[in-house]
Amino acid sequence: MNYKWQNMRHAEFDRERVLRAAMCTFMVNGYAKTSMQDLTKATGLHPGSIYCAFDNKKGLFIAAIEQYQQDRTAQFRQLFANGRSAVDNLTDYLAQILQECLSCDATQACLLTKSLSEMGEQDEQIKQIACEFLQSWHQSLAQVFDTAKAQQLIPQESDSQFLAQYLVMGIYGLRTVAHTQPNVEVLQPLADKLLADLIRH
Amino acid sequence: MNYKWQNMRHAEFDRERVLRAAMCTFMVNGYAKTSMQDLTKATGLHPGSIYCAFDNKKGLFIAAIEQYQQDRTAQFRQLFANGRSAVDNLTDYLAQILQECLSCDATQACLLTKSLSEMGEQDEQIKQIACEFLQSWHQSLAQVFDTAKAQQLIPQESDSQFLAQYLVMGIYGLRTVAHTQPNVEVLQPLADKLLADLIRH
DNA sequence: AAGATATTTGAATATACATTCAAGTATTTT
DNA sequence: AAAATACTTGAATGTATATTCAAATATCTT
Repeated sequence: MNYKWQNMRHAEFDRERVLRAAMCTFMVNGYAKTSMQDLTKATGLHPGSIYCAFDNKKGLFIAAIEQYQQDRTAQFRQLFANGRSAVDNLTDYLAQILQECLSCDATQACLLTKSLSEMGEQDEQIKQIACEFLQSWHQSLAQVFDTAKAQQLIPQESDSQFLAQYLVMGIYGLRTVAHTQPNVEVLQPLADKLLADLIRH
Repeated sequence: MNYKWQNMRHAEFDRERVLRAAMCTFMVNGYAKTSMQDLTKATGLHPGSIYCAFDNKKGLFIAAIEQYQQDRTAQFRQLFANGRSAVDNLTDYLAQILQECLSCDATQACLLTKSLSEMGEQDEQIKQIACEFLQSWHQSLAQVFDTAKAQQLIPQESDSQFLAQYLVMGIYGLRTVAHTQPNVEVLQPLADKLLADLIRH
């Protein structure tokens, strides 16, 4: 039987810091190309500690994905939880995503779609987790369009679910274009048209 | 010095068949998770033959990507090289992509974007090849919009480059949505709106 | 057909990797 | 402060992997 921490003494490391470090490493290298050595270096944890805290490499990966989702959700809530116009909020949201795309950081890509693309075909568990989180993002966006409807910014007969799905599609696409063309001149007009096509009357 | 074939005797294997087999394997597993054993099984070639013909795993991968690009280009030309309306052709093209998305086949994803996502950050050569091929696809689509303009199907002041880029973005997005929602009910309306937003006057 | 040249084969090699575990260190309990 | 308990450490383990290469086989040349 494996040795396991009993969590009686306080945690010796900052779980969120460790998970964000692992998250970045996975984002840069992908899952398969990230070695345990990369992870011990990035997190500062020794192999034994990682195995105690997260079972194995995949366990750490799943925990990192969950942290990613949590961080993203918090960021989303902060941007949308206010009394402003839903359309203004969407504009800011797209501008924020665009900034990320332009940063040319490896962390610009969405860890969920990246993981889905890399492992979705082989690992059902990862696929389900990623799909669930992406679905909940879609639902959050649908709520924003509901708000826009309530604020009479888009027609009452608009289908919030559909508009949200279209926006999700656009953001996926924008992020992929950013891989080949990380320029404002290319991405800004795309984002502008995307928003215009969403709120057109 | 490595032993190398001298290509004096005729090729003992069908290069295209081998490359397509490798292509599929890479599409299903990704580059890192595809082992040489997977490749020998898929191609029917022995390790030595692969190393003679393609230098190493990465050499085979690049050759497979090039074959993918060639196959896609041929398919594209076949669909668009006719006297029909550019908009009708685009409609058929999107319908064809949608069919691929619905097939739930691992090969539905674009090998170029998938490779860019997996390796672009670490391997400059792969990144350049993928970007170049995706760029040439973008140019081909821009030509289609030029044709549409000449056929007076879209306004004369339309920016073909931009419309093509927007379509590229949409197709990237559509393919990613298909990973989580491979249903006609979801994808068809998205594709329909994408086309409508492109040819709107 | 014999000799020369080229290709095919797959076991052997070396390396990189995920995981384990026993020894070492810290904290808590008595 | 001594004993007991819990965590930390990183070298050791076994496995998987990319690549090589010498022997075996096929084709070509004379």
